[in-house]
Amino acid sequence: MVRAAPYDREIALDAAMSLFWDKGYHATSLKDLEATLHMKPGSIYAAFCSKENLYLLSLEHYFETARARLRTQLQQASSPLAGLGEHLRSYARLSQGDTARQACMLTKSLVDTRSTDPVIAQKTQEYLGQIRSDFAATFDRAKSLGELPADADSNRLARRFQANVTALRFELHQGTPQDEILNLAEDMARELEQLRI
Amino acid sequence: MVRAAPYDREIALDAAMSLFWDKGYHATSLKDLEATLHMKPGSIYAAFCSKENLYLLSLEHYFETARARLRTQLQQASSPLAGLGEHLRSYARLSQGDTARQACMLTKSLVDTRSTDPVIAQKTQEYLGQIRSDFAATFDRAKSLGELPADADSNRLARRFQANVTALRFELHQGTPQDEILNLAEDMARELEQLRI
DNA sequence: AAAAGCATTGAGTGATCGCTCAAAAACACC
DNA sequence: GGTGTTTTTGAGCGATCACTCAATGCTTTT
Repeated sequence: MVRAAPYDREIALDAAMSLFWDKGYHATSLKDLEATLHMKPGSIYAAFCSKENLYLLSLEHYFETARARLRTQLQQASSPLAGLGEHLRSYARLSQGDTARQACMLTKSLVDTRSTDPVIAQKTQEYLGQIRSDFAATFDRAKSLGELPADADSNRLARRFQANVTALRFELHQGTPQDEILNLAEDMARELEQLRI
Repeated sequence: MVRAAPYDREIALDAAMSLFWDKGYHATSLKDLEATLHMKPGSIYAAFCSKENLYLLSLEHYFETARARLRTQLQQASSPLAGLGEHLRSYARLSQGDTARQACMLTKSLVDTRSTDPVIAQKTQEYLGQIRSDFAATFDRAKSLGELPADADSNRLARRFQANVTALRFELHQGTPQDEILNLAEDMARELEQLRI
């Protein structure tokens, strides 16, 4: 083909994301990527420049997908707080299959690269911050709709909420039994709903 | 010396723990360990058999230390719930120095090795479970002292509490500003204290 | 069908990985 | 000081790391 179909690139990026998400940056080798992407080293470097760059692209792909999913969930909910509660419970309903890919990739990424790869670490923090500001905006909407007291601190609530999501997804990653996950999500969601006026 | 002083071994193990905690299992090389432990490869292998084994020993050392610290904290508190609250707040007071070593090493370890090193992953989960059962025992004591309702679910509370600790320490790892950390710890501690009869 | 223009190939690069072992050094006992 | 035992040493092992590039397709244009 004279020009790589963007379609193929998206497929490859999605596969790379899955692999990196599963194994982490350091534990993923070029050999692994060759096998997963069905590409020879030369092609990989022609398309993505370096392992680090491919990781950054995978991370961006993850972020865009995750944020889109979140926004859809929030839009379809009957209210801002209901949407956030549903977001929590939706994690608890995940199949217990590929546990290693059920923790947030951003969380895993930061843990993996915090003291070895500043470029990746910084981008990761940026994405985490953007998601948190989506949460904060949702709490703001809840306030303006009268679902929360007018003096509620949206940023503080967003930080707390994100912490809960992180922890819940870490439990999924750990392989905690489903009934305990459901309890945990329920505790978190109830805490959230008790903020309601 | 005819027999290595156990003292030296403890020093080395502590240094290895710090390094692994900071960089993670995969990103730490033998070269790094040689420099940190001030030992040549031969000596390292004579003393610790393999990188994996050294990591397992470091992890055990971390676990023992962390559990001892926790138990002391709980014993010195005026009540079980007060002890758990103090435990949360003590993390928030940590200096914001070496952020990469402020997430729980067990958390980082599981993320790092979940899908690449089953032996390490399993040990890690075992340690996390033991700490959780310490939490559960503390909630049990709170019940028998009348600090909690008799029908409170200690295991469920322990799971929830551990999730909070994990999330709080991940925020520290992220480098979240101290005032936001203090707010987060306060939210968690207050939630805990609202369980009181 | 020939030529031109790209994308793909995979053997091979030097560097680094975890790890070994024969030799040297440091000790204890006499 | 000599002898035997134990520990430390570090050059170097094969394997694998991330990565390169001359050669080889394949497609389009002429």
